[in-house]
This record gives sequence, structure tokens and C-alpha cells, in this order.
Amino acid sequence: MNHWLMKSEPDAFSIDDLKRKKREPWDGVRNYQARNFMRDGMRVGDQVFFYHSNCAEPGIVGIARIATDAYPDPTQFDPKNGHFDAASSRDNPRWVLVDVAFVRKLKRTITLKEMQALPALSGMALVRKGNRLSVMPVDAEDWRTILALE
DNA sequence: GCCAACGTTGGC
DNA sequence: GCCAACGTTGGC
Repeated sequence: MNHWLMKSEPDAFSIDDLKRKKREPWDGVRNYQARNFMRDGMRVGDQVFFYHSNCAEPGIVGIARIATDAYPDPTQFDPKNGHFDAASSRDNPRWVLVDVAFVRKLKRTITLKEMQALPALSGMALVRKGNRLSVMPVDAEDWRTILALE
């Protein structure tokens, strides 16, 4: 079982949105590294930290679960969609997504600030300066360390 | 294949 | 809203 972290801007899609909808296609990822993690790394049942970015208190707010294998992201084919990619085709889709299912909210937000302050997490991609990846793996040990903060 | 210009991400 | 970091694009 692998562990992951996925970022979302709460103004666009928050942990409460996922709780309400129970399950959601994680569309709009347009970064090759993030895509490759979804396509090649994720397996159904993997656990995910749901992270709120670009907001007043960035941090991990909940846990989700990978509900499907990767499949083509339909938004890349829709010219009216903000994530449309004219260079992609249905025969050879460039972008994929996975469905993500709600598991639970954390009792509190584990903030980016406190994770940055923990020496045990200094190796985590999330806390490295300039990190912009929206989908990333989380070590089993880091996963436990973070959950213990809750 | 280099690299400048440009666009985006995301913390602050 | 600012800006640092970083990915992508495209001219050469």
C-alpha cells in the first residue's frame, strides 16, 4: 500500500466538498510528474492526505482513498473547459485522473507550518522550498508521523 | 539542445 | 497582491 498527498484549493474543491460528494474524479492535473504518480504509482485502496493549498491555513485536513485506476481526464477534450488541451487526442490522451473517495476529516488541520518545523519531516517533498507538485508520494514513516500529530 | 520569455503555483 | 520557484514553450 502506498500513501499519497493531493493538493486542492479549498475555494475550488475542499474536504467538505469531498465529504458531501463522497467520491470525485480528480481532474485538472496538468503536470507530468503528478500525472505519472497517478498513472504508474497509485493503486485502488491507497490512502491519501487531502491538503488545502492557497488558503489562509495551508495544511492537511483529511484522508481520502484512491477509488479507481487512472483513466483519461475528460476535461482535456472539452474546449469549453479551463483544462482543455488542444494537443491531446482521444486516441492518445495526454492526461489522466483517478477517482478519490472520502474517508474522514482530521480532527484538526495539520498545518504546513508545523510540518515544516518538525525535523522528522524535513525530508518530505511537501516541506521543501519551492515545491509545487500537486500529487506526491508520502513515505509510510512520514504518514505515521503526521497522523500522530492529530 | 540551449536558454530567455512566459505562465502557473502557492506561501506569505 | 506580491513574488520566488519552477515547468513549459519556442526561437535560434
